[in-house]
Amino acid sequence: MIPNKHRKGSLKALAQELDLSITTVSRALAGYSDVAAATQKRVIEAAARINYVPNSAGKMLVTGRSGFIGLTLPLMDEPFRDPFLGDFIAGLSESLAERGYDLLINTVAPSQTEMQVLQRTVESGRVDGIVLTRITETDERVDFLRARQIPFITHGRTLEDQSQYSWIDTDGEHAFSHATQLLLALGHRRLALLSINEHMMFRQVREQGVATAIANANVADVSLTTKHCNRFDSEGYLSVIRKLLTSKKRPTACLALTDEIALHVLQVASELNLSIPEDLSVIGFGNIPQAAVVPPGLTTFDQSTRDTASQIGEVLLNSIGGKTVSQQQLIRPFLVSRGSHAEVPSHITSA
Amino acid sequence: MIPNKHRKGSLKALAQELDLSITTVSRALAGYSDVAAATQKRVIEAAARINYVPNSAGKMLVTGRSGFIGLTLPLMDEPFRDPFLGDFIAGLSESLAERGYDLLINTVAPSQTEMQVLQRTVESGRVDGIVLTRITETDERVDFLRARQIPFITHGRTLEDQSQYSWIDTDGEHAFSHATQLLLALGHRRLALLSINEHMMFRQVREQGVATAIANANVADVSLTTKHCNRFDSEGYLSVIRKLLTSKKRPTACLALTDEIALHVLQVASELNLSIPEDLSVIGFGNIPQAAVVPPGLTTFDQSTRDTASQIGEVLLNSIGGKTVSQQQLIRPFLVSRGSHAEVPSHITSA
DNA sequence: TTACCTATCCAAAACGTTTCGGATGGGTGG
DNA sequence: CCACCCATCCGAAACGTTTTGGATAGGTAA
Repeated sequence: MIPNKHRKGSLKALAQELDLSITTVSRALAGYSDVAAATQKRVIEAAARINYVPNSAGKMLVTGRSGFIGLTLPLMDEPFRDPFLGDFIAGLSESLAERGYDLLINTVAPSQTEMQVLQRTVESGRVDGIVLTRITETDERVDFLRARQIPFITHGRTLEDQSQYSWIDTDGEHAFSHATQLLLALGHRRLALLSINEHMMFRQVREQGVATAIANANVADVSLTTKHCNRFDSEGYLSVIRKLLTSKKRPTACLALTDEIALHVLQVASELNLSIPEDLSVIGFGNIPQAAVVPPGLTTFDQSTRDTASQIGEVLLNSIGGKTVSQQQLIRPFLVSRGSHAEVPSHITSA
Repeated sequence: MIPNKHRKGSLKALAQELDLSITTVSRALAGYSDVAAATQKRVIEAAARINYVPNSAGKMLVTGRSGFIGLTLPLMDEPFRDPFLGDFIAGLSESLAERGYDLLINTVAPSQTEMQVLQRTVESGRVDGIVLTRITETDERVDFLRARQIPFITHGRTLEDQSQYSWIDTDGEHAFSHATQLLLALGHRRLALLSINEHMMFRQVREQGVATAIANANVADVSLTTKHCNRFDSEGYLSVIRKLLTSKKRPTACLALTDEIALHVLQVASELNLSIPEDLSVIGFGNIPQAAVVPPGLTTFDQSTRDTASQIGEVLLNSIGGKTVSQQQLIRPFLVSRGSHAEVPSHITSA
């Protein structure tokens, strides 16, 4: 037994024990054809016995690949929960695992900006690709990554250059168009749309869906009231909704940009003794867990976050694996029809 | 201008441009005292101009530290959502970011076991520490990490050796003891406990809390029915609960090991036209989002996952930073009192 | 002047891996 | 017997960083 002066489990130690060169051991494990079958067997068995795992840094340094995909968590100043974060990470991580990749998550610390974190992550070579979420209409992160030629994919999309990079997005336009058509078909003519005041693409797209549906509908006298509030300010929403629902010509149906907002509508309706869906129809978006249990059940759209994230991982990994064509995908959320929408009350239609 | 034959942004390139050695540049950036103040300034400025970021692999290789903390996601065969995963990751990642660490997440692929993934992660040197969740009563992962002397911390704890490693756990015993006392004080004497059939420590501990409270209470005639079901089988729970609530001597109060189970109770109660809390008190645990909106509001315990995860990160990082004393912490969840519990109905007490 | 000290800098080794470009030796065809 | 080929193996370079152990030059004390 030659005394082992090296880290247990290093290639060098393995080579020493087997009386082979590091090169041969490495190539044997990699399955190259220029090592004898018998030798390969010997090496593989020894590696298994020693529980050899190649050192990450060494491999990374020479190959230039880390086997990591980066995801920067949106910074949340407010104690705001993203109800889909867990699903997103689970789905993403799953699809990465199938191809031997791991997920590297970083949050931006209070002392730094998201761009700094992104740059550090990319420039340090610690990731082979990047997943971007919460895309704004013009997103500097997209420009940065495009310039650096780093493989990346976004969940959501920017306003422009949409064919220049890979993205996967939920078809919010279709969903809201669908919801609007549904409400119109049920006889609703006074609609309200509760939106957000950020420059997010998903807002743009969902509002567009409503507008398109109304424009294409063959009905007259449709009125649409749109309100924009701060997504993280519940009180703001509640007061706006109160005003809306106590106005003389209050809407008979509310479209909410997100389920969270829809819950606020239900809350105010309950305060005001308006019964859902008899007095007011409500449709949300997202299918958060609350939607299923809040009475009378919130009609909404399910965006199957986990599957989407899983696909995001796949597309990104494909783009790393050589073929660098950008790829876009619009995923259509499906309507989850519950109790919060119905025909417009008859006394309203006649009024 | 000397042509730069090296990767843009490498130390070598910087040294070349500044007409200094790699050593000096490295030491200047690291703030060593053996480099002239003027030189240091020059180096730092050049680094900022070039946007120099040290290569992760190079540093890792020589220092032996990666700056990563590993977290292996529980594998979920079933399409089961962990409602707290997002919060946990957000909190953990946040506290890591403050100290310059990133979070490395891996899922176990269908072809491998969790132990294999853990071993590969540890042995490859890609993490400086490990966070373990979903601890079972005797958890081989804990044994493995202890043997390897890898810094780690668990969310939850094993049955034994609790003083031998660091853990942070929710004080489920206290919570369930508290809940039981509360119900007893409200006059309830026929209690039911809906539990799970896995060998998780949190089950053990929470059941213990109920038992202790009953034993210490100065009341006679307390009866406790405990049911164990498969946590991922909703139908199983529903049928057990149906049977329970239609039995002649049905309980007047239900303790549910988790909020998900409590929701099932509420659902069955609604089916059977039992009104909550008049006919039946229900107390859950976890404070999942649904608890706030399901009528009449689920009384439960909030375990502030995000803060807990944040502390987990801190403790782990401290243990990496030299002082290796193990540290344990029990975090007491607080009661969120909503509408699902009340005094025992008078016609029952008299019966 | 000489010996020593200090401030400032640097060459080279080391970390563990992959890979390029041979080296070695036995067998084959002429 | 010679030239060549093939199968098998290996030395050494390279990746980018940190760190050890000096080297150099100028100043200071004797």
